[in-house]
Amino acid sequence: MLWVSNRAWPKSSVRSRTRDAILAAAASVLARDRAATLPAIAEAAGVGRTTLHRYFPDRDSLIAAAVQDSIRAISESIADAELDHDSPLDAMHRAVAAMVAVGDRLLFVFGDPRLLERYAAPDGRVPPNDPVIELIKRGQAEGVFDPEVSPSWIQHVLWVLVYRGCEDADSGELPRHGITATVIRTLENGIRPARR
Amino acid sequence: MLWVSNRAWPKSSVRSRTRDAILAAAASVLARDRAATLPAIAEAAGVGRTTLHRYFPDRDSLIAAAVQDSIRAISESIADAELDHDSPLDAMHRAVAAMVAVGDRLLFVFGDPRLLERYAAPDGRVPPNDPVIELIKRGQAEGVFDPEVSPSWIQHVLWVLVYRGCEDADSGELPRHGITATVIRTLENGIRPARR
DNA sequence: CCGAAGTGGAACGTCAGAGTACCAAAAGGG
DNA sequence: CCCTTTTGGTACTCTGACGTTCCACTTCGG
Repeated sequence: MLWVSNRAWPKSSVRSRTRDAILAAAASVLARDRAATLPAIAEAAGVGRTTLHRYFPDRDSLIAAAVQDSIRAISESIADAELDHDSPLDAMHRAVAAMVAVGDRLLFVFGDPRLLERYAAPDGRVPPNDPVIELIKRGQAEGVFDPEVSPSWIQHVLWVLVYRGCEDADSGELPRHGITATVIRTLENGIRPARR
Repeated sequence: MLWVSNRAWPKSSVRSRTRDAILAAAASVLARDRAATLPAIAEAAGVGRTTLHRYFPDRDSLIAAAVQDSIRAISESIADAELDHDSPLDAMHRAVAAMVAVGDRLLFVFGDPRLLERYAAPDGRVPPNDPVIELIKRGQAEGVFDPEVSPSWIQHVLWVLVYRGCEDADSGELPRHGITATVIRTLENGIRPARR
């Protein structure tokens, strides 16, 4: 059976709610500790170990579901940002904000490169990346982004800066409301003073 | 007994060599998979599981030793870069090169934030960071680095870009000899075209 | 050439986490 | 209000990694 978690479940909404709670808890706990035990995840979700096992027969299926759920959430957020509108710089601002908004899931999915390889796409493609890559190419064509480096590198810089911003916010080194501004500032100027 | 790995072992150099091989293998393997088993590490080091256990009684002491050894290597590399000389930008170039040179250890130690917390410094300070922070403050004072963000953030950006560069080189997305140049370029200009 | 040191294979015991089965209690819907 | 669904606690097995011990083999140094 295939579950759709972001829509209300008509006949038994309880299942959908507990399922969502488990997936959210799994993403949150596994982001901090990739080797977290199933009891730990169950406790974080506020359910018994038995219940967790009823929804996800084994650890593998739980992680796979959590990864796919996180990717869906990230993709939605990025799609909502409509990166193909406005100037590349403005669109990039929205991209950063969209990614920061789903920071928890992002920390989980991209904390371990092998997660994506194994659970996300059998063909190796990761959906949320496509609009971003398109935006980068557009920006390079318009001369707003550095054309001397590969789009893939720029994308990785974007991911990694947002990732680090979320981590710093987690550890209290950065105010949570300042993540987006700081990341954008660094994206645009590197570590040197702002231009102009 | 306390081992000093970076000095020749007078009475039995074999021990020192085996020990170094184990530590290097541990850093390399654990960087890719933090949950790697001891047999896997032993095999990567080219020694038997028994021998590994003779040098490091349990998993914890092995990881602790590997972390400290890696930190020592990174610190040495950064110290050799003499970051207090020349212009901040030139010094930053050398810092990037020095970090890329010990990329394997860097991937290992900084791949998991909790490693440092648990094994490195009880007081929370990490030695290799100090010269870098000093350099950043100097650069900010001279107006070469962005004074609007914290030194800590700039340092994190530096780490994370080098980290990502090493990962991309590992996966073949970036030529290994191009890491330093690409990271420096991004550090100086962000994702926008180079100035001037 | 011989003794000491180092090595690694084999065979154990131990233990924590994964996965399963069962059943009584609670919560939901009609 | 009752019946169905869902829950979660208990108790079990199983697997795999960890850690230990013993001993035969190799290697190094004198």
